[in-house]
Amino acid sequence: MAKTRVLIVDDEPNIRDLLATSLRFAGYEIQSAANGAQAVAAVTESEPDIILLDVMLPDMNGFSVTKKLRSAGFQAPILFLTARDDVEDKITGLTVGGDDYLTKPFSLDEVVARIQAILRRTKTADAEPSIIDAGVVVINQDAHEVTIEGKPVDLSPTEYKLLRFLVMNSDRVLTKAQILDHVWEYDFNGDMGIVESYVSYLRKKLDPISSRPLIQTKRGVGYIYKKLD
Amino acid sequence: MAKTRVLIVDDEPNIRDLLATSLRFAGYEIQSAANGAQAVAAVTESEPDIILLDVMLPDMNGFSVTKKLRSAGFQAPILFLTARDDVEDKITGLTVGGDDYLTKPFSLDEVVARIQAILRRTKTADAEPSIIDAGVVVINQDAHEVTIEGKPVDLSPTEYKLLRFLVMNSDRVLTKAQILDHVWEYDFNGDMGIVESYVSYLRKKLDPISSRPLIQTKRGVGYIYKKLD
DNA sequence: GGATCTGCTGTGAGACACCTGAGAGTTAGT
DNA sequence: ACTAACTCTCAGGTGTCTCACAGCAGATCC
Repeated sequence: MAKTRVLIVDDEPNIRDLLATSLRFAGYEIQSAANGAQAVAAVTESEPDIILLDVMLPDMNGFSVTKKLRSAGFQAPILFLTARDDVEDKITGLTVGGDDYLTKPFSLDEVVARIQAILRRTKTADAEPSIIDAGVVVINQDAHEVTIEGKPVDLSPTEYKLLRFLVMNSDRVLTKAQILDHVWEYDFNGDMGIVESYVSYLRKKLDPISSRPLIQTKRGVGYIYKKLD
Repeated sequence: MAKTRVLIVDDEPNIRDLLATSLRFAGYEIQSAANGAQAVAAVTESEPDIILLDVMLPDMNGFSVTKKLRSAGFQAPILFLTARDDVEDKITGLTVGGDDYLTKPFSLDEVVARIQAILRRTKTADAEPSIIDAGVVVINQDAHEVTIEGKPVDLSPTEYKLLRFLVMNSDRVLTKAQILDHVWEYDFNGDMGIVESYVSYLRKKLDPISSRPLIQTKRGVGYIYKKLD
């Protein structure tokens, strides 16, 4: 199967680069556009499988772009990027037809997860649930639920995201910096102590119901989740 | 089985796009027309299984279009779209056979539900009632009735639509934005607090007669109805 | 063995999400 | 025309979550 093509539309070069790097690493083929006109051009030239579209663009807003694209027959889903303040006002219609939206600032892990979710749902009409099965840890992404050896655990949003990131990178050591960069929002400017705290929270919730410690510390390096002991 | 074909006839591009996007995602094959003449042309060219027809069109009204289509031998059902004020006047006599009508502004969930209902009724002449059986919650769409563990509940129109949407998407978290976009009318521009309110109303009615809480809150994400506990 | 570094975890402040009751405005029914 | 039901807004209350910090424990190095 050919690589999935993602078109990133945002006027801030920083955001574009951040997304491009992260998504390229996740295995996608990336195109970028800095404004609405470029976006329309890029789409007609090479049809992407999904678009990441900033709602606030210099030349036209995301809705105009969407209209232009849709009326030109473009049918692939769109993931809208919007400032948190705009959300309450003008988000109506953003989650129609497989489309979805994400508020800035977002975390990179969340972007990847959302893209996967959207593509999965639009490609296979009625799909079996999206489940990450990593041995003792099983994550049902549709229901946003986690089980350890079949037993359900209750996690806060951040705990959930952290565990998902660890599990999706099973058997690989992740540094605190990597975790911070992927799980926390890109404008977070606290220190890495927060990662330690959340690992601690997770262990306190997971270890009592698990037959073995799930998250191991690699001193001086980072953390690792291993599928098998 | 081939995809069901839906012809959308409306002069407002926004409405056309909204319907097209939503129905395409629901699994239908979509054609559009902006006026009566185009509609007639589209029908002769490729027979749709159902038509969504705006009653007020620039060139001719829905009554004329219907006449033209019917006299040309077109037999599939028509779902008329009409402004709320025009209902009593113009619609009478139009909804013969399997036809039905829907007032603007409508909710997307309602459109899909109506289309399904009409097609079900016209395809299988002797209709067994259209029932959504989701475990403890059972919704009889023909009778517009809801039972919890066999016991009937009395719901307001909005409560009914909200519950139906949750139940039709069992075991999947729905964000407040998704709920707002699908259950509320497309021109609603209040905030998502209304969803919280109606979830609260539903719980107050459902939980006293149910053996378990039916609608669960996924903090920071949305709401979910689970078939099994 | 003692000094130092790294990671762990309890405490607490502030922010945030959610729930719910009260009430205004509207619609529908008698 | 009156009453009841329904929709929607708003604000207070509550519990949870996030994050910083600091003291402690264990590992590492000399």
